[in-house]
Amino acid sequence: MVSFAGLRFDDRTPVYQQIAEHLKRQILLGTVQDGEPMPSRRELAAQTGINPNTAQKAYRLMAEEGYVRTDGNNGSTVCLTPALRTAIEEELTRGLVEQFVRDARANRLSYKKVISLISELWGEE
Amino acid sequence: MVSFAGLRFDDRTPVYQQIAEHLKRQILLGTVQDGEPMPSRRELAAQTGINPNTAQKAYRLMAEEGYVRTDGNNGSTVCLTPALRTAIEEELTRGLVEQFVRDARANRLSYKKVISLISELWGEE
Amino acid sequence: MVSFAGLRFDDRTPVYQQIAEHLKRQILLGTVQDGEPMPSRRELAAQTGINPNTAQKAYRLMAEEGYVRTDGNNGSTVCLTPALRTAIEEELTRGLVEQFVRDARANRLSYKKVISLISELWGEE
Amino acid sequence: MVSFAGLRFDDRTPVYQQIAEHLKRQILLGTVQDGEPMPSRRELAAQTGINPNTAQKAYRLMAEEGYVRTDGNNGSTVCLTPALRTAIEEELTRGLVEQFVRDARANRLSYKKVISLISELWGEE
DNA sequence: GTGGTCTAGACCACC
DNA sequence: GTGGTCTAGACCACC
Repeated sequence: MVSFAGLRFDDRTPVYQQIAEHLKRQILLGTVQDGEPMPSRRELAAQTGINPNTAQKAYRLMAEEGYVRTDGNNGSTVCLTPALRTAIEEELTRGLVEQFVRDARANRLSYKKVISLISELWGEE
Repeated sequence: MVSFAGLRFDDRTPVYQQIAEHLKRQILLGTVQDGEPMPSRRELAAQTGINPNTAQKAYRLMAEEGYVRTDGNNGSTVCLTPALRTAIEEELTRGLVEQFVRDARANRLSYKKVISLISELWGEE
Repeated sequence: MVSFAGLRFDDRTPVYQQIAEHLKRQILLGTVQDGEPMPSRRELAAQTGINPNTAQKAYRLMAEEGYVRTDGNNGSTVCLTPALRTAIEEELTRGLVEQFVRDARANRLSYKKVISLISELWGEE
Repeated sequence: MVSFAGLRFDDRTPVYQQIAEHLKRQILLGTVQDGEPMPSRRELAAQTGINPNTAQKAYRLMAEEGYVRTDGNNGSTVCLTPALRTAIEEELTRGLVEQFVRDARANRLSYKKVISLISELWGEE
């Protein structure tokens, strides 16, 4: 059973998006596997303290994006294909990097220094 | 006159550090020049809604780091040398990049993809 | 015993007509056979929640149309001949098709597409 | 300005779907053109008596289906391409015909009679 | 004003 | 219990 217990929200992004992002991160980390059952809307709402309607919106988004499937009245499960995993990885990477590049440029950091620092700080691959 | 009006704080970092960081960002962006007058402690507190004691602490930090000098009873001014500018730039860059590398590794992003995406997104230098 | 229990009414057509139509549909489906006893007026009213007067009106209509016969004090029975069955089928078919053609034309559907889609969707005869 | 005033809902289909369907019908009838402004969420809610949240849901659906585009804070407009028109026509036709075929089969109508009746009733193309 | 998000709570069908 | 729909009403940023 996928758990969202203890998930903290920031108020810059819609909560339903943050839920989807949290699940996507768990997927990439391997914490969540294909076929794993999702909590019910009510359960998710209880775990996170959000309104069941917001939970419903999150499920709708996740279903639209394809990695959660709702099975009639039998609850929802995570539903992954290799292509989906790759797409999620691409998206997450791009999101993080876009934000970083935006911040870096806004602060007029030098491209060269940034790249050299990343290499220095990254550690062993 | 340097202004901190409208500055928003996040709650992950002490407020007095955020004030110093804001000033450092302004310095790097060229918005703030050497010799420019700083607001008084009271003025800073009024502009940002923080406690005068916190303002005092921020001034102490900025003075210790060398880019703000208090002139007896004549208020404080920004005080910059090329070496200080470089140091500030180094620090800011390192801070941003460290955070980014931490996030990227926590999400198991691939180093190669990250570098190639940064190059793609950075745009013209 | 013919049953009307659970029958749901829409509010576009008089209820007594809907009762007759329901019986006719049951006849065509073979659920209701010649000679089968009908519920009493009161029984029909109780099964469907309608007013006994409306039940009476439905019986009058069904008797006029010929497929229900009232037997003195012995209640009513369904009363069918091959010709009646055909007439009922004609009427039901015509009703359904008329409504469909009206809708189709109101929405400017193309005759050709409609026919081809019906053939496609009808399945094995 | 597209209007939904006076639109009546049946309770078999979600209201937000009925709104989208109404718009699609208007598009096929030529009553609604590409680029035409849509009412605001609040306006739609007022015209039809539905809750602004349901109006929002309808807009989201229509945007997802591609024939309504929301333009920042400047309201929404109908947005049509020939391909979209065709898709809408296909969908509406198929929906109506599917329902009809389902009813016809449920009532054991004869395919031959149905086709001949449609031809008879359709009138001039 | 505009679109968008969220909570609170009711109600529905299906099991 | 499950998913899904809807109303009522607040609040947000952007203009």
